[in-house]
Amino acid sequence: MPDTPSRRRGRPIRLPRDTVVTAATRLLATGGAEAFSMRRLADDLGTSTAAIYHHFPTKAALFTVVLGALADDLQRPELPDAPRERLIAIVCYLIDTLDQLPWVADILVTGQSTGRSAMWMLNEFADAATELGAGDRKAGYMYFTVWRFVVGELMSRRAAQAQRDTEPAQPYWSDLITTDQLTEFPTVARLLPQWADVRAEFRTETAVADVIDGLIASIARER
Amino acid sequence: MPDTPSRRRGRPIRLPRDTVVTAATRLLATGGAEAFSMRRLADDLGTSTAAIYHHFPTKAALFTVVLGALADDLQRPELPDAPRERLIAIVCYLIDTLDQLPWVADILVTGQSTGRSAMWMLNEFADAATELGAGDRKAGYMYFTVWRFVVGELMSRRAAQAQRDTEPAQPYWSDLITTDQLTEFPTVARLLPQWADVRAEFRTETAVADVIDGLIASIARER
DNA sequence: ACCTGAACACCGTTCAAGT
DNA sequence: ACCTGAACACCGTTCAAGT
Repeated sequence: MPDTPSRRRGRPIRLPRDTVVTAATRLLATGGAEAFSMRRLADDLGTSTAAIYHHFPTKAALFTVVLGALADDLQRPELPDAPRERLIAIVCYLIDTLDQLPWVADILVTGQSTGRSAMWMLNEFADAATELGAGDRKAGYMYFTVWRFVVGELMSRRAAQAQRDTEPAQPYWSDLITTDQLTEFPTVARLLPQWADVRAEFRTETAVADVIDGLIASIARER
Repeated sequence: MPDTPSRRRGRPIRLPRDTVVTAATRLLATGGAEAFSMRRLADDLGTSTAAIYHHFPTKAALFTVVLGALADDLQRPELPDAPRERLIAIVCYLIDTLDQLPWVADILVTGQSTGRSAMWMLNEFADAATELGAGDRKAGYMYFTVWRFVVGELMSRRAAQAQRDTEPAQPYWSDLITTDQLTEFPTVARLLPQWADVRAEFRTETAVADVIDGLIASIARER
C-alpha cells in the first residue's frame, strides 16, 4: 500500500478529494443548489477555486459524485411482500428520498443517473415486476415509465415550493380567470372553483398506485 | 382610443413591449435557454439591459410572457372521438408541443403555468374524463397525475439530448457495471444487457396509454 | 414615462506560475 | 503532482442621471 492517502511520502495532500465532497454535501444540504458556488465551496475549504478543479473537471461532475456518495449511505427500507404493494413502496420511497435533496432537480435535468448505489431499488422493482408476470423488457419499460412520474412529481413539488417562497400574495392562476374565458370552456368553468382543493388533496401514493396498476394491466394484455 | 401605441402623442416609444417579447422568442428559439441572456437580448434590440427591465421585472417574468404568447398561437389538433383515445392524444400533443420548446424545462422548474391559452386542452381532457365516468374532482386528479408524467417525459428527453451533446464517447452507466455488483443484484444482471435496447424502444405513446388506463380503471373502482 | 451608462455583486472555468 | 493568484468572459439586477 504505497499510495494510501494517510501513508504518503513527502508533502501531505492539502485538499483531499473526500474533503471536497463532504464540504460540498454540507453546503448543498444547508443552502440548496442556488446557494452553492465553487467560490463559496473554496471559501469553506480555505482554498482556491482552482484547487477544486484539480479534483473535479466541472461543477456537474462534483455534483454527480456528491449524489453518489449520498446514495451510498441510504438505508434500505422494509418492503411489503405483495409485489404490487412492493412496487408502490419502492417508488414512493424513491420520491421521498430524492425530495429530501432539493438540489437534485438541477442534476436530473443535466442527466447522469446515480448508477450503482441505488441498484437495489432497480433490483427490487424488477423482481416485483417479474413476479407479476412481466418479462425482462417489460420490467425495464415499467421502470422507465415510473421514473418519468418520479421526475415529474419531484419537479411539481419544487415548483409548488418555489411559488410558496416567492410571494404568498400572488394567487394561483385558477383564481385569476375572467368570465369571458368561462363561456368558451364550460367544463373548465365547472372545475375551476374546486381546482385549489383538488390540488391540495393530491396524494402521491394514490397516483403512484394508479400508474402502477395501469402498467400491471398492460402485462396481462401482452401475454 | 387615445393611448394606442401607434397613435400616441409626443415622443414615440423606443422599445415597445411586444418588440421585446418577439425578440426574446426568436433568441430562445434559435439558441435555447442557455444561449439566452438579458445582455444578448438587449444587443439584439439595440438597447440597454435596463430598458428591458422597464417592461419586465425579472427574466422569469419575461419568459412567462413569451410562453404565454407562444401558447396563444398554438393550433388545436384533430382529436379522436373515443374518450380514452382522446385523452391519450391530448397528452401526446402536449408533450410534443412542449418538446419543441427546449427552454420550457427551465420555466417548468420555476413554476408559473401558462394559464388561459392552453385552457382548451384542460377542457378537452376534463370532458373526456367525464365521459368515462369521472367526477369533477377525479378529472382534476387525473390531470395532475398526467401532468407529472408529461414533465417527467420532457425532462427525460432533455437529459437524453444533453448526454448526446456532451460526449458520445462516454458510455451509459449500464455499460460500466463491474462483475462484483452483478452477484449482489441478479435481476439487474439479467436486465443489464438489454437495458440500452429497452431504453431505445421506449414509446411515449405506449406509456401514456398505460398511465391513462390505470387512471380510467381507478374511476370504475370509486363509484 | 421612458431610456442610458455605469456599476454592484456575483458566476464557472482557465492558466501561468510557484513549490 | 498539487496548489495559488489572477484573470477571462460572462451573468441578473439596480440606480442615478438624462430627456
